[in-house]
Amino acid sequence: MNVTSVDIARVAKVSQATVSRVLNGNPNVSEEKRAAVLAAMEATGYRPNALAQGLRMRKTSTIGVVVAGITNPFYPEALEAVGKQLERVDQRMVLWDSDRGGEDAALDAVRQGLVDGVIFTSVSEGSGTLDEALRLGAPVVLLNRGSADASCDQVTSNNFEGAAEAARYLYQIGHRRMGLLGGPLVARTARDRMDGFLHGLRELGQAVPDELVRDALFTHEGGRMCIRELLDLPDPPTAVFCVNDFSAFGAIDGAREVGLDVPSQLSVVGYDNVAMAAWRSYQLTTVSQQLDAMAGRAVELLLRRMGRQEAPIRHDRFAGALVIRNTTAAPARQI
Amino acid sequence: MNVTSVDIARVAKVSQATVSRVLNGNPNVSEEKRAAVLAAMEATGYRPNALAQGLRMRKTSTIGVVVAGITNPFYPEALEAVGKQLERVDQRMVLWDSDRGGEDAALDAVRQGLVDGVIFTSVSEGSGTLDEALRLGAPVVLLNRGSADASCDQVTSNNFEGAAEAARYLYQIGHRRMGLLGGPLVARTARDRMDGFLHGLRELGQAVPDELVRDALFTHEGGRMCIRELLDLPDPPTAVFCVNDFSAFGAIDGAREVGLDVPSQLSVVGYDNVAMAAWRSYQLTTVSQQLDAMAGRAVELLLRRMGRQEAPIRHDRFAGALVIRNTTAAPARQI
DNA sequence: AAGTTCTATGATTACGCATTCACAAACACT
DNA sequence: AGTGTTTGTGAATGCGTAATCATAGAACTT
Repeated sequence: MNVTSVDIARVAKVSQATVSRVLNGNPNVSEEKRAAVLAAMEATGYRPNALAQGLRMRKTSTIGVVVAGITNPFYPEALEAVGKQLERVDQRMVLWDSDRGGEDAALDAVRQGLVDGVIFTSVSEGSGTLDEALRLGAPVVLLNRGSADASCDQVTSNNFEGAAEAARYLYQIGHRRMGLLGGPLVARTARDRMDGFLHGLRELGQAVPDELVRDALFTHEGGRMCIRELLDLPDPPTAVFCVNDFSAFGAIDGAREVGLDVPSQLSVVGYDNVAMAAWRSYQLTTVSQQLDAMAGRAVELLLRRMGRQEAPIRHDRFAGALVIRNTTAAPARQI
Repeated sequence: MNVTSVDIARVAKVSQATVSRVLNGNPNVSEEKRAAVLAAMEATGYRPNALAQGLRMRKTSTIGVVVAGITNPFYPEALEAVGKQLERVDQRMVLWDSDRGGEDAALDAVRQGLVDGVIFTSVSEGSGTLDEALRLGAPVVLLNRGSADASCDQVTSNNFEGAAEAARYLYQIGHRRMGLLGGPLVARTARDRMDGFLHGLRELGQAVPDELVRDALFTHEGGRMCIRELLDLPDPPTAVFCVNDFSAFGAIDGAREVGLDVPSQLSVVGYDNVAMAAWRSYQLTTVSQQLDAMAGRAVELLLRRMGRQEAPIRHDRFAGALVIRNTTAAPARQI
């Protein structure tokens, strides 16, 4: 049914080898033959079979990307950034969601020769499967979320410093009782941002009481529930730092549900600076990530790794920047 | 480097054929040999090469999905729904964004044998490439956005009726001057929803003046800009229907920017019922799509089409339902 | 003119797997 | 004992391509 290079060879009256040659731009083909082959291709609408090509060449020109919960608005933006970069270098993208076991599936795919490499945007620390894949020489780079124990290329934000800056800002505008909506501790981003925030405060002689620290699970619903709990406390915080924008939106919505005004009665800071953060209904103060630059670096490192396994491991950190909008203000009542 | 079925055969002291047999559950293999083969696989961490397998079997167990602008929050939800269904039937997903020329790329991929079929969530009517692919027998189904001229399976919402219901509702609560934030006319969803809304009003003896109809491009920014224009008119509308939630959020934000309260001074209705629509800061009245059911039907149809090309073409429409939240209210001033 | 490189080309092979074919052994029934 | 049938197995083949090998003739040497 489908037309193959042998068919082309037949109608162009050349050998299949010659068809392959013009396909790959080999200069040692006479003009007549080349023209005949091209004509035959044109006439039949021939497209080389990517599977056969991949089998022969041991490369597929597609790379896998795994995200964690695509409905988190950060990931579509990350995907767009990565997709743009991959397109530039002529690579396809296959997508997995680790919320549904995509982590293993992606690693499996490289072992099956389906993808040439994988970009993880959301590894969990301590999941053995990644280590195993790395031992087998799978080209992997970690984007956004790093891992201390994984020996592979990583490109992340300087989450610690970004969160510390958020802490300093909240302190500076007058907050003294602040909450912290964290994320799953297996997520390095969550840990670093929590640590950074706490560290920033500590340097100012401040601390976050245990009862004001929650795990908001990186989700809107998580942020919403956690802020409700915090606000029910006898001595609620005047500000919260959320380890990502998605949960920050939830925190804002949760506060609004109980009639609180943001920022006059509660300040909220997020992390990521997704597009939504700029929308009028939120105008979220947050820490921006250099997503495009990071994505670019990630595919660059991945390509390098695909070329030569033995390149030294790199971990590139990109600075974040606090962008101040309208979810932060001086607290109504000083404590 | 990578371990192949021949290697397994060697260490298990059987022929490669037998390895293949246990791999495919052929019953005609003695227990001892089967055990030996399985042991060898276990020991070496063998994974069959998916490319070779696909080449031989003429199927890849991966299907392509193309979306239009992944930062539109509808698509992550669609992707999640489709992804869940694909996982159920053990298919991988490769993603294209038609905002960056993914339409052609996806069609190319089926001709290259890379994917067994394609789900389009966002065809543009009148783009010849789809027709061409269909003539070549590519298994394709259209999800969400249909096309009148494409002869392939489609599963869509009953957009016309859903929008008409929105029209009736706005009329019923008292609106008499309503705006319409449409989308690109090449998008069938936009056309049907616009037509449905206008039709619903017409049946009630109402019309939408031309100056109150805009193309909001399906985006937040589009909705925002368009509502600003409408509100600058000498006689602004008391309500707007937006052909999708994303632009409805923009409309709400645009109204709020100029100090208007939603819904008391402007009612807004969207379409899709994305998760965000339920968030406190929007609480958008909108028309819900049965996304999970639709995704399920879409992959079902695609699988059927992959099996037998000559099955009759189906177009399944799922009913939408108006879900009333808090962006709609009676107009402040009757006209 | 004889020998030497070059160039264009076709024949062959390898990639890793599933499948078909051929064959032998084991079993069942005359 | 002889014939037919089932069962397990290995050898061989094909999927579509790229690379290697082989070869003929042309274009150079000296």
